[in-house]
Amino acid sequence: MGIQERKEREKEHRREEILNAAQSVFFEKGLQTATMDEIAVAAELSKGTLYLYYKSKEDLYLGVMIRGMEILHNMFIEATSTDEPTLSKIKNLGDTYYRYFQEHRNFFRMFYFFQNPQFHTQVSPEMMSSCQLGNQKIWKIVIELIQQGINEGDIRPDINPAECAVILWANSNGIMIRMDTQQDYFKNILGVDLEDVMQKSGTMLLQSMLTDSAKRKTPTISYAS
Amino acid sequence: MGIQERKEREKEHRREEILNAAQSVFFEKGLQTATMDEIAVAAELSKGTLYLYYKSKEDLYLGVMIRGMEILHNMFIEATSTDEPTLSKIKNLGDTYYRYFQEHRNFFRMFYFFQNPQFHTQVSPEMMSSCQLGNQKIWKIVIELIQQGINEGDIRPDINPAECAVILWANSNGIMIRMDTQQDYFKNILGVDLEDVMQKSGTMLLQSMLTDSAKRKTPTISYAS
DNA sequence: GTAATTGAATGACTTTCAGTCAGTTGCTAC
DNA sequence: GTAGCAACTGACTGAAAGTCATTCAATTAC
Repeated sequence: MGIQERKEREKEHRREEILNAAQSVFFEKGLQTATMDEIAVAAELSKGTLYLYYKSKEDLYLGVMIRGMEILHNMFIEATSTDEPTLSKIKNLGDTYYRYFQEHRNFFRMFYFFQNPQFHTQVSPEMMSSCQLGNQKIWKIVIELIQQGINEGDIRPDINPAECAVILWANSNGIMIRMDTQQDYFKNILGVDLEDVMQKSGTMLLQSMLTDSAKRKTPTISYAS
Repeated sequence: MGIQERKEREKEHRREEILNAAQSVFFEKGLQTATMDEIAVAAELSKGTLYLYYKSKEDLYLGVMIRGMEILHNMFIEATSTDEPTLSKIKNLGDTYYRYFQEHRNFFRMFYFFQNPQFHTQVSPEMMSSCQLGNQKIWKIVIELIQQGINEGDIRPDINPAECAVILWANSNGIMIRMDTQQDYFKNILGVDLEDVMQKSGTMLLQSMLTDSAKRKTPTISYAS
């Protein structure tokens, strides 16, 4: 049925438009301060209609966050679709995540929400599993790339790629969180340039995961003896 | 004036009792779901009275969180008040933070809140600076201990102690966040024991910060070549 | 062409809850 | 005893999430 299909398309289109409105309101005001009435006005719809498309305000919030995940996913795909050596690609992923942090700060901040189980009270199971799926796709890229590094003999075979991914993520994410909220405090009071720190610690961690032969190929960088 | 002082004490006592009530309600329900009416019932006071002692629900929440910071601070003080060598003390700090995560999970989760700038809308400046002060005291312990390690020749002098502290924190905190929410996912789907990962990555990071003479003293541990 | 049916959209309404404030209570001072 | 003051109360207000009976337009049936 052509009409059926058209209606389906229109419905999908409406879902997207609601998400556009929600995105601009959430970015401007944050989850707490944004109201469904404001989003309804921005979407040029009544509030009731929003609830025909999304089960709750938090669902809508996660809907926007999933867009952010997709952007990161695409950036990761792109960063690893070159014909560089695997180790360079791994470094690219780190740089790409940092670029994401800089260029899509609002999305990066939304990831807090998903990490904090305290704020999942009103989330529908469907939206929840969408998020988990998006999350998984991103981990998969990193883990498979590390596995490739192991297969090619650049990364030590005694390393578990998933463990390695977690370590690299924990490090960069933790430092970026501090950058987001306390960059000036660290710079002025403690004399620490967090951007430097991230660079150094990332290199340091990566270095200690390399095989001896791979180490010989790469120049040693400060902090990573 | 004796009466003046007694009243001061009583006021302080009441503040503490309100905090007790708030703590039990927040631990049970979380920030979102807990209501001021519930806290008032738990404190055996009227809701209005709560607002004589704390400016907002979020202030009350941070008041409880500060208790959690004090507990961690005391544990850190204790962990570093031995006559062990400095390197052992640094390891103790790591172990202590992990023990805190296990034994005071509710407080650990509250720290999310403070890290996320999105939820600071209703916080009074006084409570905010209390939090920052508590935070600072904890950093101070770690940073000074690392400085001591440098002075004693065990940690490389080209390392900035604050940078080093950030790296160690970012790593352990990031992994603990995953442990809190996704431990089973990592164990079952990816075959990763996050407790292991934290142990290994902590050791790895620490190793790469040691001077050559200190490395000779310590046995090498897997992952940390 | 017109009536019946469907379902998308509406917005007034309900409920819940943070925060307020006019009024009460009871302690202290004189 | 009583004036004054500080602690306390809880009914009230306003805001905002979420609901639902009703409207309206598009589609289908005849």
